[in-house]
Order: sequence, then C-alpha cells, then structure tokens
Amino acid sequence: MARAATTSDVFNAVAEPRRREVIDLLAGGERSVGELVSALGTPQPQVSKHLRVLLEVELVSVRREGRHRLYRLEGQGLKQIHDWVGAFAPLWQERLDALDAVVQQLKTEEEGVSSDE
Amino acid sequence: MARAATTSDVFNAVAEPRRREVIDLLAGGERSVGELVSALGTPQPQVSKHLRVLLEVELVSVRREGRHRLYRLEGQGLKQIHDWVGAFAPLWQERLDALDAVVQQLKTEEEGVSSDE
DNA sequence: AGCAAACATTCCTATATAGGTATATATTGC
DNA sequence: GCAATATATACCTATATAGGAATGTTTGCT
Repeated sequence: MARAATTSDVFNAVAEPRRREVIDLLAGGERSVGELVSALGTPQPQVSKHLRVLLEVELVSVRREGRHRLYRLEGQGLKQIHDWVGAFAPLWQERLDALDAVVQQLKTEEEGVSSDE
Repeated sequence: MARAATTSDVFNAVAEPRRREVIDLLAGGERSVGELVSALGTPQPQVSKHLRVLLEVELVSVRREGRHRLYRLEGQGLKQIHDWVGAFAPLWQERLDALDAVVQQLKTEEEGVSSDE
C-alpha cells in the first residue's frame, strides 16, 4: 500500500508544507481563496484542493460571502498534534537543561583557567 | 509531483501512524529492533525501514550493543512541531473558553427557570 | 437572459512511498 | 571457519497523491 490518505488524519494533512502555509495565513483571520492564491503564489486549483483536504480533516471551515468563500482556521484539530508531541516535551527540555549545564561548566572552567581564548 | 519525501522533514516523518507508534515505544527508553518488532507485531523489515526514516530526520539515534541495535528517541526534533502547532494554541483555547461560557450560561438559565427536565 | 468573477472539480501524469518477500551484512559462539 | 541470531537492504507492486490544464458551477451585475 502507499501512504495513508492525507484526509485520514490531521498529521497527514499538515505534513504538506503548502498546507501549513495556508494554515499560517488563516491564523490571521478569515481569508478568501483569492487572497490565499495571491499570498501563496500558487495556482488557484491547487489552493482549492489543499483547502479541501484541510476541510475534510476539519482544520478549516468555510462560509460564503457573495461570490467569495471565506475560509476560517479551526484550531481545535491541531490540539491533537499538540497533545501528542507535547508528551515528549520533557525529552528536549532535558536536553536543553543538559546544554545549560554544559555551558555553565564551560563558563566555570573559563573563569578558573582563562588560559587560551 | 507526488508527495514530499518522508525524510524531508519531521512533519512528514511523523505523518505515518506506525512511526508514531515507534516513537511512543521509544519514549519508554532505548529499545532494540527485535523488541519493537514484537511490540508492534509488524514484520522486521518494515520496522527497520521506519526506523531508517526516523533516523534520517534525526528523531532517533542508534548504538550497537553486541548483535543488537538500540534505538533511542531524540526528542528535540519534535520541538519543531510543538513550536509550530503551539502558536495556534490560543485558537482552541478560545474555543474551550467559549464552551465554558456556554456551559455557564446554560447552568444559570437552568437555575433561573428550572421549568422542564 | 447573458456575461464575468470566484471557486471547485475532473482528468492526466509522475513519483514517493508502505508493505511483502528475499537476500545481504554483521556479530557471537563453537 | 561455520552456523545462528539480529538487522539492514534490495526488489517488486499497488496506491495515494501533488501539480498542471481544462472545464464545471455558482453568484452578482446589467
């Protein structure tokens, strides 16, 4: 089998860089497809297709406003990712702490020796 | 073009459910391929291939221990995802707050009226 | 009704997998 | 060196896209 469908889950949906860009843009508020197209510099059909995927995993919602379609970011879907990845926070935190320790160590050594620059 | 390579970035790497499972297992500490294979119930070659992908995006590291290869989770790579998705936290937070407000509202109404139910 | 604007959808193509199966490589013990 | 264990890699196949181009479809205006 090939990779799982992008519409299967949120992780897959945001795996595509262009879609993350769309999400970034929508973070600023509702946007019409046309606005997204100009902002992204991507052909309109592609943008529409990415929006469709985001819509299917419910990362965005739409409403009509005259001839325009205003897409809106629905952040809750991202919470799932945040929760999963957040569980591992202690791991990189640990690393950062370890780095701090090393830096401190170097600093102390430097003060003590201060031989070569 | 098809989808971007899974080895291109961390987002793509974790888009695959099985790889997230591997990461979950490695959260418990170093594991050999064999241990992962039994835990996942997935054929060994597949597991090795998933590990290769995770290795290329540096989400894991390996060291040899006799005939075994012990894989270790390198959490820092996940920080990237956490940071990106974390920027949208206010959005679902907002929603939760809104929900709270609605619940409060209903509660108040219920107390005030207490007609049906 | 007729036309244009704003999007969505369809069709086609190239490609990157994910899984399955078989095989290669490395390490340990005898 | 040889067999066995533990992993990695190679090869093959089916499939889900992502992008490009063309065409539908809905809405607003006159």
